[in-house]
Amino acid sequence: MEIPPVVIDRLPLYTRALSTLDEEGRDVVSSQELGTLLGVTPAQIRKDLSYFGRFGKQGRGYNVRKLLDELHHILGLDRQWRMAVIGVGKLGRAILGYEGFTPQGFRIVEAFDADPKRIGQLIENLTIRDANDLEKILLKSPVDVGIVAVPAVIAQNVIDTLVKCGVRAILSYAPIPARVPQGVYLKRIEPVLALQSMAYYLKNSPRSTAAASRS
Amino acid sequence: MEIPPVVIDRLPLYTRALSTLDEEGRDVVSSQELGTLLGVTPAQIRKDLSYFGRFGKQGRGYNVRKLLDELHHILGLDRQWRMAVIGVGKLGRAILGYEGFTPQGFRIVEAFDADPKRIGQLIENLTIRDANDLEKILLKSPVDVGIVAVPAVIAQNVIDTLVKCGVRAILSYAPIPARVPQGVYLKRIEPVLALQSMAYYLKNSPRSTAAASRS
DNA sequence: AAGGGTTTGTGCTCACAATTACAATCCTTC
DNA sequence: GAAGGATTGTAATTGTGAGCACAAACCCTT
Ligand SMILES: NC(=O)c1ccc[n+]([C@@H]2O[C@H](COP(=O)([O-])OP(=O)(O)OC[C@H]3O[C@@H](n4cnc5c(N)ncnc54)[C@H](O)[C@@H]3O)[C@@H](O)[C@H]2O)c1
Ligand SMILES: NC(=O)c1ccc[n+]([C@@H]2O[C@H](COP(=O)([O-])OP(=O)(O)OC[C@H]3O[C@@H](n4cnc5c(N)ncnc54)[C@H](O)[C@@H]3O)[C@@H](O)[C@H]2O)c1
Repeated sequence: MEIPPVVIDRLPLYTRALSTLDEEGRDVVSSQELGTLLGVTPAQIRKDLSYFGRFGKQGRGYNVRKLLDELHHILGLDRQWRMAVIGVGKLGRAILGYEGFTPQGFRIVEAFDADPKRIGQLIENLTIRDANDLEKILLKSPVDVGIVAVPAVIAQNVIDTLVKCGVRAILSYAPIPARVPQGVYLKRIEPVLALQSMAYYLKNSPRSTAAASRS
Repeated sequence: MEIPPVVIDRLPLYTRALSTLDEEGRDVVSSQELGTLLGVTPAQIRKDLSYFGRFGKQGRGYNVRKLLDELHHILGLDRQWRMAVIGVGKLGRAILGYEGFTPQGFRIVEAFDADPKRIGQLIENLTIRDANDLEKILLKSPVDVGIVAVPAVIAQNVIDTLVKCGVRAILSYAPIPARVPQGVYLKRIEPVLALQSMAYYLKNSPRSTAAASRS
């Protein structure tokens, strides 16, 4: 059975809310409550989960811990994923210093830059490697994910190199419509595009008037 | 007529490709070429544009400069948008130093933090203001967009304050399902969710086997 | 000025995702 | 242990967006 990508995109949301509930000591949650928590309809949640099995109990809801474990297993979050950051500029350093990846099982194990002044520096317990050695190093020490934080003009080059090294998932911050071959997964982080689409709504909805809000 | 949000989300992509073509000196482009450039079907592009008018010429294609101007006007990119950054930590500093906003008409005019050591510092030609003065300052110097780069636990608070100050567009980097009232537009940047959904595909597609790639 | 080669704009169809609605199931209480 | 209240899982329906296909329009060449 083929699961719609939109469904897969929502599952991490569910895991996050469930983690919070779990930390608060909650045992059981209904699709209703989870829905209001996330701004999603209860039916949507139930439908999404039903692609993978029957995890709830009628009349009660879902066991928080059990559902969380199931989702972790489904998404592959029950293991460690190795990541490399390419481009240790302003943004790259913020990424290296971000504490939000490790608790989710995503660990940055290599960092690369092309600037001689930066190569060899120790940042967040990582020695910055020469970008020219990318292939050599990744063949010895393979990673699952590549995080691209280099200038736009060379981003496609870097991505091509990563693909050549067998990296099958790429998170790109570069503002380009990067292309990857079949079987390689690419997600882009595009703050400028987000701003530009919001500008449309700002322009077209009069100040302090009701209008739909989207995230 | 109500235009589908997905369409609005694609328009900035088109403007970006058109800008590149314009800089290369191209006069005319077909939906076919634009499509391959962006990984979108030609029909999709034509359909999207047809919501707003008839900008092309049969047998020729679109005048790059003219279409770019039209899209800029449609999206509200033919003017300046004032932005404030809340939270000048690792990520906030990368945002303040990013050169990709200004050329698109998005200018950061205020920056706030709550850390006494940081308040008063001059970063990228901006004096960091006290987050306690947020309301006071934004009432005197209103902004169109708020960029939220504070820790998750206080992000909803900050967002509520921004809304109270009349900010109607918010770009949030905080990993929470923030809620805003009707008429306020919120976009979230969520690298961790992106990684988590890619993990599903990594886990479920065997190494070096064809599979659909999505961005 | 006519014809051939392109490419747009759009009605139509199809596919798929969201929502609705309800029978089935479970817990709790008396 | 029966009844009542709650909530799931899913079949059926609705809604919507993407792709197809073609007539209309345009350019260029001869
Ligand atoms: N800073 C932000 O908030 C932000 C926001 C959105 C997008 N981005 C994008 O992220 C990317 C990086 O932005 P930044 O602000 O950090 O820029 P930056 O100039 O500070 O950093 C770029 C880094 O890449 C390095 N580099 C250059 N060529 C390289 C190569 N071949 N291999 C490895 N490293 C190389 C440079 O030495 C530099 O350290 C850009 O594409 C930018 O558009 C940044
Ligand atoms: N660094 C990254 O690459 C990254 C990636 C994704 C998401 N995020 C998110 O972005 C946010 C910031 O991340 P960071 O890495 O920069 O963390 P950080 O701790 O370096 O920065 C947070 C900053 O917010 C300031 N702050 C605290 N309370 C404040 C308040 N009430 N008003 C204004 N400022 C306040 C702090 O003083 C600090 O300077 C977090 O929510 C994080 O989850 C960061």
